[in-house]
Amino acid sequence: MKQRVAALLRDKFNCDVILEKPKDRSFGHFSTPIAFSLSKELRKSPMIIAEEIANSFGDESVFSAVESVKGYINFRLSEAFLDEYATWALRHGDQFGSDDKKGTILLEFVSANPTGPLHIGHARGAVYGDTLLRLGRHLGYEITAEYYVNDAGNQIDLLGVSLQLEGRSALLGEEVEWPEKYYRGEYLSDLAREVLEQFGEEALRDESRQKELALWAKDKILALIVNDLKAINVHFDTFVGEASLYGEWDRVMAKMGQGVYQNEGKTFIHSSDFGDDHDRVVVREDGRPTYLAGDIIYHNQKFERGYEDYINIWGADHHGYIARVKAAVSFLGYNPEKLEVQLSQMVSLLKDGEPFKMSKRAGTVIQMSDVVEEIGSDALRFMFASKKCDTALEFDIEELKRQDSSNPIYYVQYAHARIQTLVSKSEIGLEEIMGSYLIGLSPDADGLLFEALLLPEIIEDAFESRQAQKLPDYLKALAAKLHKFYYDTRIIGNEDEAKLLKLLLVVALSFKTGLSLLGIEAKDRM
RNA sequence: GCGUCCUUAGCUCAGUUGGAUAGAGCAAUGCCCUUCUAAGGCAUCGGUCAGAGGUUCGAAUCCUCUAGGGCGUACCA
Repeated sequence: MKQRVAALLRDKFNCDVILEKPKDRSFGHFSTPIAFSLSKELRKSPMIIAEEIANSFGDESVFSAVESVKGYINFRLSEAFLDEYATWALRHGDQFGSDDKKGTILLEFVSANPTGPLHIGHARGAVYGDTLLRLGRHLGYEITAEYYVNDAGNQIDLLGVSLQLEGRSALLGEEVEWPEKYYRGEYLSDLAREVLEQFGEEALRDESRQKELALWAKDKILALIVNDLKAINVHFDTFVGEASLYGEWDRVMAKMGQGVYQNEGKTFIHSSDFGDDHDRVVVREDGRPTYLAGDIIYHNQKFERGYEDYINIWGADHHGYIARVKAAVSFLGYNPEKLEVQLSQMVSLLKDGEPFKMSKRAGTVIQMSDVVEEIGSDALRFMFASKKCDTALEFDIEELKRQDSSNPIYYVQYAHARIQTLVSKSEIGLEEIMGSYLIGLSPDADGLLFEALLLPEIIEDAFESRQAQKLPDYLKALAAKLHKFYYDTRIIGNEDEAKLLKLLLVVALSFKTGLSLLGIEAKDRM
């Protein structure tokens, strides 16, 4: 809708015109402050320019009025245009707000280590990534959702050790000496029990079998993670394991060329050329690769697969890592601009108003699945999706678990359910509703219709700016308008019943489409 | 120290590539169910947009400095 208006104005002025939604709807549907910027160049007052521009519009069918007010030019869309657009949207349903953008994108997110179930902090990245995925796909991009599995390195060794100690301590009743770092939790007890049943006591004692147990356990844990994600409607297309990549090592190192060098028996990468504080070790003196090594071959593999764009969603604690990986991408001969890293800032937790620190050792980790069980996937997703992801944010655990009207998802769901109830109660058939014309609407009804038809722009803006929170914000605003309209206007028995129902169906379509892009199903009754 | 993200109402957060009177939710106070779902609506209260300069027709938004906070600054992942 906005695109169409913008295109029309571009033809007229021969340049891009800034269009915005006036805060006060009595000013019209769209407005532009273009006269202000032209005033200098034309050496005339903005009011006069605006006046002249407004008067230059003839009888375009798109607008019913073009007026100048205090230097702004305000456009009012015609009823015929709005009705035509609304009818199109209702007839096409699923396609509303979709587009035919071209391009392939590899989107990597979550990628939590397979050493334990997801905790609540992981939920933010998962929700953010999945929302971007849904938005992008709706717009026509071909996107692969990928999970990078760190199934090599120290944490896997640690997993094996932790598993054996847990089994020996809890199941065999032995006194064991705990190392400084180890994993613990209910899932580990369950796994230890399974080890005992499947492999016997020896497997828990034999240190040479730690690696084998660790690899067995990480598959089990990954299955747990996949299950946790499934519960919040997050699904991945591909999983790439770090361990599987090392066969490529020599070839990738050769490809890095001058980007890497040897010093003191270690291999370094020239990451300082790309803004890193200093060069980083890639292979230690004893030949073991560092974490960065895995990421280098992984990103090489990503780029060899030939996507047009790459998006990584990382936790903010990885931000120092961006320069290193971009350096590697560049040394490998690819354009580092193609790699876009979105940081999702930390989620800090409060309990009873006090900072609450999760600790694996103290067993105070709050698992995502527990929260999902308490408040449900919809509330969790809506809450996390509502927050701009580049600010650190605080959640009170008790508040998160509360399920009442303070939770905005109910506000939106309720709005959708109210419409469905009206439609099912009305005697008027769907064909008659669809056949009615949206003319002569009250200002409130017009405002509601216009708001509902804005969804496509919101989707595009939310995706292209990577600001997923714009969609839930929009849905809340639309719900507020709907609730007010519902309260003020009696629909059933109204002389314009068919017309109003058509309008409400458009609103319902925006709710349904918007919610599904958030991975939430719209409810028909509550 | 350096890098980076941030600071908006009592709390949690929005604020559209710089635009018209800075907005929601929660909390607080008071109204509205014999009317299509009160999980709702209406009203009141609440702001030096951290502070100081600058850029310009115009700044919460852009630039500089200051103060405060998060994260990073590993041959951990």
